[in-house]
Amino acid sequence: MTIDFNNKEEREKFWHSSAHLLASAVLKIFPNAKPTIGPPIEEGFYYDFDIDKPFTPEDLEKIEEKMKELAKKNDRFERKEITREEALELFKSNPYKIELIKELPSEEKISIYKTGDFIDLCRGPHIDYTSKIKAIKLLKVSGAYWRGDEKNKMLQRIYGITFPSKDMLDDYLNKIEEAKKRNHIKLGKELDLFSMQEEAPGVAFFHPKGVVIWNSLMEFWRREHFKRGYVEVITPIILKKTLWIKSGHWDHYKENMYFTKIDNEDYAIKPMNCPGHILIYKSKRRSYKELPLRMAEVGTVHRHELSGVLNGLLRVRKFTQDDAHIFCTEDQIEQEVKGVIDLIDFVYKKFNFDYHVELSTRPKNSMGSDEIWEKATSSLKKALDSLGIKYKINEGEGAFYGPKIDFHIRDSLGRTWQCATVQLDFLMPLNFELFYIGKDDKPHTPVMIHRVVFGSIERFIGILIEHYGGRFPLWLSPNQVMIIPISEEFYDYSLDIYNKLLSNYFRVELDLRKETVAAKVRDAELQKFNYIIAIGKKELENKTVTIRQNNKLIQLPFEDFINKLKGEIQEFK
RNA sequence: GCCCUGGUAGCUCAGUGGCAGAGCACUCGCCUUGUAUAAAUGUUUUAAAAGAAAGCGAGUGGUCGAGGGUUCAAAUCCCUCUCAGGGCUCCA
Repeated sequence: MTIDFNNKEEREKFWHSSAHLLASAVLKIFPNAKPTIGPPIEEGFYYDFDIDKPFTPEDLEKIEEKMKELAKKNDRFERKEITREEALELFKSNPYKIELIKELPSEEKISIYKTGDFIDLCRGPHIDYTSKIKAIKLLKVSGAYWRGDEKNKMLQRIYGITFPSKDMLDDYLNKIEEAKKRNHIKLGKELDLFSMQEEAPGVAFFHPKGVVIWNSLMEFWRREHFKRGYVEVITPIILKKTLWIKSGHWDHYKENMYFTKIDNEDYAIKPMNCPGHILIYKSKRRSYKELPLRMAEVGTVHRHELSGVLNGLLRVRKFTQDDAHIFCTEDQIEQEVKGVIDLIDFVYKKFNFDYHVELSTRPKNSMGSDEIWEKATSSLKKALDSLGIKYKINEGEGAFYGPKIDFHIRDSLGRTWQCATVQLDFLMPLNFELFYIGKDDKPHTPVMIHRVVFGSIERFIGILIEHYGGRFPLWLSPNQVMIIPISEEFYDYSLDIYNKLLSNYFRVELDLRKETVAAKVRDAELQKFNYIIAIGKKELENKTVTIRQNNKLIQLPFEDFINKLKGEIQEFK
């Protein structure tokens, strides 16, 4: 029986069996360890153990060796069904298994699997023999709370991966290596885009070249939003406590907020932009004729995230949202949501992003009528369907004030990050007593749509760095053109070309260092310049530049080169 | 926040009780100059793996993350703090 590794179930069966093998090996070396759970995951598997001291990297090696040894023994995975009483007796020394057994519905059959002398409570299924596991790699150890709850005991988790052949493992490890080369923190340093400083944990410092990317991105963003009828506002970062009490943040979001006292009065640093936009909405009496009002802000927010979750640009404490709130009537929800999703889809397609969409529906403790929830949820669905976007539904996981759609992008290491979201909100307009005057000359409560496209500019740039491996398309690239004179006698012509490119707003640099051409080309390549042009005798005489394209050196008149660059950028717009 | 692993020159890292180190970068001097990387090819090796990486020479560069302790002696051992990286429900 061979294993079809393209089949998800087969793969999971294989990894689940590998997890058993891991537990078996751990028990051989650490008889005191108590195995808890060990499921397959998207790539590999893990097993959590309750053990008095954490595993060291050396332990991991030993365990890996033991696993290889056990795999070779070629034990069979034997299934056996037992009664609840037998199960409780069998696992009496392991409180975690007991807890799991007690949670099982009474009608469910309890099964155990035996491999060699290792027995585990397990629903199965499993592969037939351990020798199918030919290649084993334990990847990392970490702490993990029992059932993911920080109130519970911290267990020791071992992550590993296995394959039915050595080649597959090698491919996998190579892939991981490649991904590490693309890591945005590493590239950010190498390309001098941004840095993180001890003096400001969880906050990014953008260097000149990082700002070039930022500004190019925002230029694109503004153009698209202008086209789609958004208006832009700017609101304060520090606002009074009273506002945050009204918005509910003081009660529900306090542990993530930063505070300050000014003239003996409490203020908070905004974690979200909505209250500011609401104040602008309320600054005058609104008519139905003004709706929908699409109010955007590139807003800086601060959120005090747990120190352990910070991660380069992907998870920070200060970030910039490309935020907007659409104030509209209930009848406009569908059309507006569709507009937002279309915008998000348009933007992501520009970058050829792989993303997946999740729709979160009404939770138990929600507010608002059944009718409006139904209307809101179905308008989100309709909008997604009409655009042909596939999505996963998370039943009951929406916010208490409304359903939402999240867009997740995958980074180079396969971790997914939420970027865009669209959230309907029925609550805040009520809390703040928002209204507009309808055709009937009576006040009505508007609906708010919270939405971001990039999500956080910081995070989006982080993902872009990995997505392009630092080699940005021309319009985003901070390093568009590098000019390399072959020798000093061509400096004048090189400078001439440099100035012409500059006056056409290209990001150009001139390498006048006393280095060999080969060394300069190498450095420019490492900085991932889009075009490296060498200037020598031929170019000076013919007023041309030489670029490399598809590994061939091509000479073309300077004017043609400028037009080529312009064309390449225009194509993007 | 919790668990693990780290923090040594601008960068990448070696040094694990007894003199603070290497490569790259940077500065200066000399000599020069036409395309790197990857892929392909292919060399040594049983294999794992390593290698074809940027002209030559000299120089600059450090409170060894911070503070405290142990010791004749601490980058090295211990404690506290700090910053970073990985992980913290994909559920028998």
